[in-house]
Amino acid sequence: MTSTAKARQEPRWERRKDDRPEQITAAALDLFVERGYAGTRLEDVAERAGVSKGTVYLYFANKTELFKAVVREGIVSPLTEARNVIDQYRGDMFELLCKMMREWWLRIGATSLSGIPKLVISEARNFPEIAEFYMTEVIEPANAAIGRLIERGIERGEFRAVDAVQMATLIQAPLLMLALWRNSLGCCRPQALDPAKLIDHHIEMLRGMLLGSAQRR
Amino acid sequence: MTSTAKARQEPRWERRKDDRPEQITAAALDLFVERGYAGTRLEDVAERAGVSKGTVYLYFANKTELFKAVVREGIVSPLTEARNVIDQYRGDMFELLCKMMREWWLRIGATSLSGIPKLVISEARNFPEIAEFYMTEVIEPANAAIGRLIERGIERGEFRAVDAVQMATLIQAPLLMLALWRNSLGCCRPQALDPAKLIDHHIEMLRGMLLGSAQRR
Amino acid sequence: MTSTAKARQEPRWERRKDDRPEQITAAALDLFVERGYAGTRLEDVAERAGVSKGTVYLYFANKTELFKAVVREGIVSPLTEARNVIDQYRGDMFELLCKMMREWWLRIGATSLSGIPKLVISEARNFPEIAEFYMTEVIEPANAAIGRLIERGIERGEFRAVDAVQMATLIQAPLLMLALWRNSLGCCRPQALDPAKLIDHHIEMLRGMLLGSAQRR
Amino acid sequence: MTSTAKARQEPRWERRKDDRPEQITAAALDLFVERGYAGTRLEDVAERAGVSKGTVYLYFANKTELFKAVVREGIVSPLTEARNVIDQYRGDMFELLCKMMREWWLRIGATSLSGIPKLVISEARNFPEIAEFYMTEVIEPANAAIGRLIERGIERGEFRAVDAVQMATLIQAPLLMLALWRNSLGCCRPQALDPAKLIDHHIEMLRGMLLGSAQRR
DNA sequence: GATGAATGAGGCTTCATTCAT
DNA sequence: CATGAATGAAGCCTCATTCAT
Repeated sequence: MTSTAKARQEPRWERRKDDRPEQITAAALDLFVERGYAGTRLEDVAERAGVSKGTVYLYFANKTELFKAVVREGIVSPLTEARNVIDQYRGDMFELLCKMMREWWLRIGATSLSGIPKLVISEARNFPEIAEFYMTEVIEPANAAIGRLIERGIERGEFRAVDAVQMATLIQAPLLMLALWRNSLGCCRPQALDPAKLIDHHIEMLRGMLLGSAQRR
Repeated sequence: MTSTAKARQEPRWERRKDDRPEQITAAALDLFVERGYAGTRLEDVAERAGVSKGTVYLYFANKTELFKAVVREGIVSPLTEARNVIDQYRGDMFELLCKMMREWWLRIGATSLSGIPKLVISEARNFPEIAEFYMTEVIEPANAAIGRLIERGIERGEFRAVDAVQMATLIQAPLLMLALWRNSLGCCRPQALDPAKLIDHHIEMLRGMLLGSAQRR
Repeated sequence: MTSTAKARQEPRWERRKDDRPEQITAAALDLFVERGYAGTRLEDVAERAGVSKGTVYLYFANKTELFKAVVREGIVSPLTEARNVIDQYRGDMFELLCKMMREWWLRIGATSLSGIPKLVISEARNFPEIAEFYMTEVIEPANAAIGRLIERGIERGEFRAVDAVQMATLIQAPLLMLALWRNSLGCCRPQALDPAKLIDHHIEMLRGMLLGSAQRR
Repeated sequence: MTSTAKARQEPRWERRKDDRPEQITAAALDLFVERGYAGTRLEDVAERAGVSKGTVYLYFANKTELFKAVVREGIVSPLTEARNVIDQYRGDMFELLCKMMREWWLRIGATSLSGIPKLVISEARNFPEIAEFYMTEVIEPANAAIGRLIERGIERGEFRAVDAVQMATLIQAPLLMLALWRNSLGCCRPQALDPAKLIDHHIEMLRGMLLGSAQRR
């Protein structure tokens, strides 16, 4: 609680404004994922962030705004990064696809960020604004990026002429499943799903679909 | 809870007595799916069921028990039915798989029953009892049934020697995605996902994986 | 407090719906007058009305609506009654004026209803809706009624040709003062103002103004 | 914000130290009048005074003390000044009375000081200390001064033998009404009351009462 | 002196649950 | 059986007050 204050007495490089908002949204993400929106008490968020109840209101107008901030913040950076990678990549598209799916697991699926999809799915009806935002800022860009990846593969003669829209969705389905699993039923059977194995098999299936029989090893 | 038992003592058919519990769970399912557990007021459930607030407590000890009843009831009948079909089926396994997936969409995915997975995912953490129940009574039986279907396909030389466990999961992922979509983000872009088309493509992909290149049409 | 419950066990004449709303607004009037709007806790209102905190919300959407109801209710009956008296009266107008001022003291000024003007004055800025309502429903009708009284007096040759608008205001000023006094500073010097005496002198002054020197006794 | 400081560097008589307390009480008077005691946030007072929230506590122990200071300060100077005028005046008393009432309107009634009576009336019950102070320091001295004015008029044969106590009250009532009007309902019907006209009529009425029929022009 | 970030007590409001009728 | 008025625990939010800088 007061440890942050002490840490700052020292010197020189100054920890700046303490990044209070980030501390709070980080704490809130954990609790929202764990207990849902309604089940999360702002007092608990504050406690986990190491601040008092009132401090939360210094940075977020109310619970709803905190919730929106959590979703936005958890999404912005990973998303833009991934789009850049796809658009700048030149080379074997299937390899890129595999790499990105495995990377996704390491950087999102296996982290607390995997809780965001659950959060959005759970609360979309109660927060149309969040749903709209997530559609526009996450789902549609992600679909578009994966769609471009596939079409690029088709253009360069690497992929068969599949329906890019449907494939983009099918590519994401098992990943979404893993993310949801980790943050819901996975709690009571942690070993029942093996993410690495599942992604491997998913890749094999995609290979068959995208590359055709000729290229199957 | 025990009142249902009594109501059935008498004659064969006779549905009598208004089926109050079913009316209530039906209303509750809609609202729980729409607003989440915490966001659903018992008063609204009562109103939608056409009864008074007090009546809900005549049949369900409290909100938690009502929630459990909703999940259990929404699951029981479709589940047992499906297992029977699979176990008794003799013939082309891929055909059965396709038929069941399409059937699933018609009988579950496109109905309000599709809200149950969302419900369970959203509230699993808050209701470990529900999570455990759903794992034991739904997920594991479903996985096992699909696993058997696959293994039967392998045994009869129809399918390639795939990992039945991973495949069972991969088969379900897009279906789960459709169910969740309908009950969350789908509200703000109803046309963005075409269930029939997606299932068609999913089937094509599975065909490639399970039957091998030789049998692709 | 619990006596209401006990009182109902008995018999016969049945207290009906218990008039909960009236009990609550009566309690609220006392407390709003005593402590102001913000200083009044709904819990105290509930306690004084002999109900629980939640019950208040059964009848009033929120504190603001309760406040409005208090003002409206405290005003409605006395107002309409007085207007009828004035409009139907035939005879000596000065006598009517005196009678009404003395009556006002007995029926309003000396009762808890005298708290309403203070309330409205204190909170007019925070509740423009109340201010508007009070202007339209109380101040303007009262001014109009008194204005008619004066003009009737002039027409029948009883009063001198005074400005009815200004006179209406001047007639009310000392009465308002008495009402405010009772509900503010009067608390710390209860005897400093003698209402009956003040009204008597006010009447003498009005007599001089309205009737002219000829009729002064 | 800092411009005030700069503007004062120059001149002769030096207003010293910024007069922070006065700036703060001036800001507080406006807000207390507008929103009432409870409705006024110290943060807003600070902002309007051009200082930080913490600075208010440098000069006033707490909100209550600030409130008391506002009332005291708004009252002290005008009051003592008026008493001196009355006590030193020699000449036509009715003329003095008229002049003072008209002066009162210009220097108090038409300024933000007119908010103080409303403030005191609104909060007297919550601040007995203020009520007591106001009674002792304002009401009683004012009544006494006006009482002396009247008695002096009687002694010099100018006024009829009226009851000085009642008359002092009656003289003030319309003025109080004007002050309250400006700070409450006047907000929603600014033109409904004409202060100058009302005071003129009030003076005519007082003339009749005090001077008797013989001297009416 | 001055600041403004941080605190936490306190009040409004909701809603699951009870119970007299 | 059924009702719905009543309850009160619990959570969101405000804002007077403090204090490290």
